[in-house]
Amino acid sequence: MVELTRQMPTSNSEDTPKRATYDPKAIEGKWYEYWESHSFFRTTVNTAKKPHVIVMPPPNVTGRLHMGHALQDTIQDALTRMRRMQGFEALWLPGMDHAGIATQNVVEKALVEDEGKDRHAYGREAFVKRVWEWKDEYGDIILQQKRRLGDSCDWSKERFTMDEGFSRAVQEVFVKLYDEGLVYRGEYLINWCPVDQTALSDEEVDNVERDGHLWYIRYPLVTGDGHITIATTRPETMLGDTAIAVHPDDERYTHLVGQSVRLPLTDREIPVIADEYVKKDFGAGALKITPGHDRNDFEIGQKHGLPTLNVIDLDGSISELGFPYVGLDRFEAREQIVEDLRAQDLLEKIEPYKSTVPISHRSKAIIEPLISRQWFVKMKPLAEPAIEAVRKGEIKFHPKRWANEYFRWLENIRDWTISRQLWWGHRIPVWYYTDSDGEIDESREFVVSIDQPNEGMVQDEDVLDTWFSSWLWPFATLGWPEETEDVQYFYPGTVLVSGYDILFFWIARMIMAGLHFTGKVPYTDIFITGMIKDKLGRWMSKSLGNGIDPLDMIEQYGADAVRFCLTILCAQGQDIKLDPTKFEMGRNFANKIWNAFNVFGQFMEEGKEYRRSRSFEDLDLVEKWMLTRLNQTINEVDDDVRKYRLNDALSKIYTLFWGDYCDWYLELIKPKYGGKMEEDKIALAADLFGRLLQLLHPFMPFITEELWWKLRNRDESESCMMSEWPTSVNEEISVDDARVFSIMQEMVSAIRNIKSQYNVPPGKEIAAILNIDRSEVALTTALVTHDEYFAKLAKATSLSVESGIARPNASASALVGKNQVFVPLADMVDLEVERDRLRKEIDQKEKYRTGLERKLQNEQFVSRAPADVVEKEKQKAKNTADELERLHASLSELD
RNA sequence: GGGCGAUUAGCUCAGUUGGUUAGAGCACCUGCCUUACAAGCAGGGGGUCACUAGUUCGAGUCUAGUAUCGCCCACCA
Repeated sequence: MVELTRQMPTSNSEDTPKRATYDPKAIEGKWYEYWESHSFFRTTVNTAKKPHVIVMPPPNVTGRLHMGHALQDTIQDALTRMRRMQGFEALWLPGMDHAGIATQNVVEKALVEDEGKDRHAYGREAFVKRVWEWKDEYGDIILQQKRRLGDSCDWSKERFTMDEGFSRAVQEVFVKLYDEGLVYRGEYLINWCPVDQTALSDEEVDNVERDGHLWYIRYPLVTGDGHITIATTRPETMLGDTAIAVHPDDERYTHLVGQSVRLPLTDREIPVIADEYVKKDFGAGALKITPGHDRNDFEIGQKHGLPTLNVIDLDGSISELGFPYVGLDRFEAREQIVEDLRAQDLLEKIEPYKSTVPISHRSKAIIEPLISRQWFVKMKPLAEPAIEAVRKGEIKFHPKRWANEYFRWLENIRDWTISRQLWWGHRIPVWYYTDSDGEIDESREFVVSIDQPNEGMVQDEDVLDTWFSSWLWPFATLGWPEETEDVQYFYPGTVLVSGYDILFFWIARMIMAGLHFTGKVPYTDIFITGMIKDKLGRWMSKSLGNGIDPLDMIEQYGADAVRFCLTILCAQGQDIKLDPTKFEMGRNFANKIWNAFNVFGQFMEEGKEYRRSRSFEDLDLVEKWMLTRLNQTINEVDDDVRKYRLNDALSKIYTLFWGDYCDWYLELIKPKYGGKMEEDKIALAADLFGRLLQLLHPFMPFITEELWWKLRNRDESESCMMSEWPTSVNEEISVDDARVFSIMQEMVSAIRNIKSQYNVPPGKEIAAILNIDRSEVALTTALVTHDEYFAKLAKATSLSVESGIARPNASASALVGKNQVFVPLADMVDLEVERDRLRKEIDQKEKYRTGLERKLQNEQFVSRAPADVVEKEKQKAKNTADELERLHASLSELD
């Protein structure tokens, strides 16, 4: 029982040491409020500065923050914060998209649930008013959520695609395009969504493969002798057939071309025509032609002058032309028709068949192609300059490969159906005369105009595709078409950050609009992020329930941790398989930063100013090394960011902070137990820490701001986010000192390794003897004067620095370059262990040397490889040979 | 049918114009509650870079092909 109690120390929690953990919640809200209340996010036209402009992809007004937003916002914010610190007038312009169908559906659903009334019960005007009310009440939830992430956008410039000025811009664009002959109205086969009851553009339709059937149906010849069998995946559309087509060279059918068949289930007779489009070897070799409900059939119908029948109504039911199936849903009709055909022995067979089915991107309903009068934009003339701009390099994609997708789409572009049969959106600025009954008078020409041209004229009922407004986002948000100062100064923008999912919907169209309406590309760089997937690589979706809520993650790990993690994971457009536990890395790092401050922070006196007084030459070795590392890293970081390699930039800062600053620098400068820290050491530590905070700030704004204030007395109105980005101080780089220090690091590691292998407790004080190559003068001096490094880092409290000595008895040894480290261990040394250590190392080095020598003996290599490469390899071979010599000597000494 | 991407440590992924003995985080093993941090420290193990052929003095990296997975586009009913 006694033992049991000893194993349960958890009962007295007072004894457990106090945990110094960073609590993000305690500070994040405070700083966001501080930044915002000091207008730090605000931008103005300031010709003394260069602008850096990012327009935020406007989230849907009904939206909630998801991981994709979190990722893209983190990147946009990091770029914006960094450029701001670098002296740019950095505008990140926020806003929202009215998102036609999505919003209309959300609000209508809410109304049905709350009041049991759909939009028709309200009527158009009242319903739209309700949507506006809804927008005012709930519309900016997502923008509030973005504040939690730390987004430093200029909220004073927030725009909405349906605010007054923007709406005006949209309508002017419509009118302009109409005047240019690029907008037209016409009756064509379009994608109809029977659920949302609207036309859709081709981009809003997804083609998905489904298991279906191929029905073989006999169409009897009118002559009475025989029939032609056709194959179809959609029997219900046969009600709209206006011909049967065969291939002109198909000998089975040539004699039938020109004859007629009786369309089963109806009393109509339709001709047999010949067209090369028909594939002889597919299905039955004959094709039914339904110009009203199939794109290809429509074209064949046009070519052959066939009539077009709309047999499916807007709600997806069979129209009155489809007697006797009128009113049946298209899929019920399909079953019924198949049954009836079977009954009349006109159904030859059914084969299972995989076919692609068009699905509405939004409602997931099966699209019905049908003939309808809609408004279109002629795209070819807009696409050409857009292709050219990317080809000429006026716009660059990062990563480059997306340019190919872009070209492919633009080169095959088809006209854009822009009218939508919705209530929520920009009303089409077209007016019609009415007759005495108030009905539209089709005999009179419509008028395209923003304002009502004449008393009594009625406006087109339809609204415009949501993307017809968002394609103006980069300039209409700045006041275009007015020639505002903002437009002149902030347009064109700098970089667009977005996912590839809206490359066609939005990105390509913005480029077209920018070039056409402003004559300029809307931005010069496009950073395409990967998409966030779940840890199994699946899309996150409500139906799978596999979504990760960024707000939950912020709650759990802190905004900085979430941002850190997303940036690190965002490599060159690769999709990200996200597991929530990955945020631990960011949380741990934030905690590390938090605690690192205490190392010197605990010695700082309240209100006192710490200023570095020593020149670089007067600094201690580790300090010079640290400054060198810092300055080198700053250069690398700047370079990485220029190339939009933010993950590389951040991981370099991470290594610098944790691997260099904490693990080596702080460990060496911190005083011994109970000691004090010299003022000047504190000053330099704080100086370095401050610059590290600045480097980290764009990625982790909250914790860096909090600690920034602890470094010295700051004025109200100061801020880390507004501080000047650190630049590399080239005079404070010393490659020689850094080299000497890094050899010392290796020696420390070697001693630690020996202690670990001999199970010497890390805290146990030991002696170490260093056998230094005579050529290493600087190193020798440094070692003699810095033996305290070894005491601190490896508890090697007795250090002797020698040259040309042999391994002392009863000591373990290790090789560091040309130098040796000996650790006397008295009776603890196990010669067998030592031999093993040496043999292993010799083995490894021998292999390496063999490889090198083989290379150097290869004449081809020596003659063809660049001289500096050869020289390097020679040097390596020589060094390795030296090392091997020492290792062999050590081994023989053991015998 | 066309195009694109991925395949590197047990897991998730970096690896820029070909040129140190291929890296990180997590996980794993060993030892540490060393007064900044156990969300930590120190040490360690672990990889025929999917496969095949080629180009090259030299290939994780370039070329061609193969396999598996994923995405996008496309009018064979």
